[in-house]
Amino acid sequence: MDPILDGLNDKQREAVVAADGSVLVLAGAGSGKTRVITNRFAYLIREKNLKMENILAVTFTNKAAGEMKERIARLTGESTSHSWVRTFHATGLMIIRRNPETIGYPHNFVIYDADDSKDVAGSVMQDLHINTTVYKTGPVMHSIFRAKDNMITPAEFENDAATEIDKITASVYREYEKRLRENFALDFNDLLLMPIRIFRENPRLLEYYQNLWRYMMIDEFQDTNIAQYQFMKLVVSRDKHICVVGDDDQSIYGWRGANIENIYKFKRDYEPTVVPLEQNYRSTQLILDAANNVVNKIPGRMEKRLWTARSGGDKIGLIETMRETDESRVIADTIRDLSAKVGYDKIAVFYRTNSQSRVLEEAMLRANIPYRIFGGQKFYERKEIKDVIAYIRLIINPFDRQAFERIVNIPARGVGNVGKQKLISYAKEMGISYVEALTKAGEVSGIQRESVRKLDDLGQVLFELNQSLEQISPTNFVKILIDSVDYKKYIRDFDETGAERWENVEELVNSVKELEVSGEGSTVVDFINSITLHAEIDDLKEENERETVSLMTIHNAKGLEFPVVFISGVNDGLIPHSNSRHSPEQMEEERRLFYVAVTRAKDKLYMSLSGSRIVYGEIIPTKPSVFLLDIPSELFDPIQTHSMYDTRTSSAGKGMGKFTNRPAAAKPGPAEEPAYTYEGKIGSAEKGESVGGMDELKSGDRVRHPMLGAGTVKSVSAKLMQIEFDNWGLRAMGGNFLSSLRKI
DNA sequence: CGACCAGGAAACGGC
DNA sequence: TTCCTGGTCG
Repeated sequence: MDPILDGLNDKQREAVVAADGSVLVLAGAGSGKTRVITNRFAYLIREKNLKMENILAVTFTNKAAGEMKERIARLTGESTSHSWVRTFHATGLMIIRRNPETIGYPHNFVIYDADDSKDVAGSVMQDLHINTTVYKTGPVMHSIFRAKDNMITPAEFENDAATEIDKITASVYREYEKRLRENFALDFNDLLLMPIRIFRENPRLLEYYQNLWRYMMIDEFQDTNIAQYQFMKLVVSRDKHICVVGDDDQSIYGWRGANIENIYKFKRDYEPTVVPLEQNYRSTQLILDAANNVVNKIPGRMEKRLWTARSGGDKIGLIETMRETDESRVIADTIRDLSAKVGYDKIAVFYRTNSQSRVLEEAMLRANIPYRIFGGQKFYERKEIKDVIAYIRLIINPFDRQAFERIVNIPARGVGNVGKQKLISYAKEMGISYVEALTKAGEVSGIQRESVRKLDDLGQVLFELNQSLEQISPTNFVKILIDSVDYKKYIRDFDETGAERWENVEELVNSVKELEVSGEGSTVVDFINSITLHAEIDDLKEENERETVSLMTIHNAKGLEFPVVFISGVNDGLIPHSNSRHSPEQMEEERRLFYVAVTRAKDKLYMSLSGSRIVYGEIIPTKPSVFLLDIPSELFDPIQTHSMYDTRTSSAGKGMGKFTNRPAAAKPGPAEEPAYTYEGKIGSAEKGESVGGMDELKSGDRVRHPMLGAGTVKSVSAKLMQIEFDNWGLRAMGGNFLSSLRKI
């Protein structure tokens, strides 16, 4: 009896025992991939006599990593607390956290999520007087993210910039990077790029990790980007004991920088042993037939054909209605009928776009069906949570401009955009932190007397909290913070959702407590960084609730399975999405997305579509999805077809035969560009002077600052001191912040 | 100068 | 339907 090798099929076992050298596991949907990875991990430990920490196993989601750890612990009977089973991001964070000085960062740097990054870009664009009605922050940020995914530096981007928008993006990119460094912040891409830099610049560190991680495994390899490929290359360069697991048919994150080519490139570069896993343990043969027909149209894919021992199977139910509301209603009715035999938790409804969820949600409510929406707004993306996190960030790093801009007028302190910009200019010219600038608001012209008092109070509070950072527990710290700025009153009165928002803040405090107890968030910085990387934080608390139907986007459904699946909105313009229409690559990705949706179903699949959809309040006629044509009509069950042409009488017998679907001129939404005008914004430029006298320290002294590191005193005056920091250049500092300077 | 309101644009997917 | 921007009032 061997728990590691028994019960695997031949191919799975082959993948598990192929220990040395390069291996590519082509894991079809539902082929027992997770089992292969975890068993392989356990096998390596046993057969190669390795310790947990000798294998680096990276995935894309915390959920997947958690699942793997749990199964590995069960298989090996060992604790996984020292394992390197992590997401790419968490792995990168760990490397940076251990060596922040190699990139000139203090130990308590912070992580910015995509939203924060977008705020930075917006603020940068304002500084550069870029008209944001012409050049939207979103697309600019998107380009910057893609550039970073592909390891294109601002300089390279600038060189290649041919169009006006690219030139503008190049300037924003350059400034964006600078701003992140000034804020001691890292964006998600940096969590990969910085370790690569660290490894390249510090060969001994790289060697250390190469020795430590003697084997590497990467899950969902089709979702990796160029930076991640580089990271892999560096880490495994010596022994090339690398096993990648992926499925090019499930590559659906191209828009996020994933490079489907990586999987083909790996095959060329590493000449791996290729192990295809084609036996599916999830779905009926009928569902697989439908899936295969959808995906086998894609040229250049790695040929594989899923099969299962579960021959036959229920046909696909097809729901066609005239209106979106009817579509949702029929779905709800069908679910209610099903619920006599199948638990609600066995049923999932998928949609392409989040905006489709509303109508579905209403139908569920009306039909009294318990449901739960996965994804949607994440816990840490909520305003109230971001506010508190921004406060914490500003306390940790009083130079964090993004955090400052966010909270300086929350709660209202009579400072608007103009006052904000003035304070920022003032701080910059005086070379002081934003927190210190608060205490000097009186010296900034045009700020109301009442505001000056409030800002000064805030500055004092933030300074004191900064001082107590190391002295009190994270939980108490956050409690005191919330209390000191009167956040409870502010958020309670925010609007009618105030009470709920306050509950979220309380929930935040609870999670600080939890992380504190578990040791994961032993410092406040650990805590906020961990929250930023943990998108699924709100999933945790609702786990053991009653049985509910699961509603989610198809992207969210990847990696999951349900006995009964509804794919809603199988319409042209939704899937494939209208934005993908003009790009063959994107159309292929849409096709794969549809494939992913189909392959989530174990026993029964439904597809639904509507003859019209409401877009911005207008009823727009829509055609069925072209993908429906690729599924043989005999796989559909005509009995369950609700005619879109007659909602009263059953259309039994018509089925797909009547399907008239011409994938030509469908044009659900207008695509014209609006006419734009350019308006530059006028910025204020004021001069600041910084001279005075200072007691203990004199020019030439070496000092250390908790955030800025070591530096040399350049000039000393009454209230200000100019210090040339080794990593951060010349800064003028004054007042309270000098007390955190240490002579060295 | 900031708060508030009205009108216009707007939403693909997310670690 | 919501979200953001620009204009006006206090």
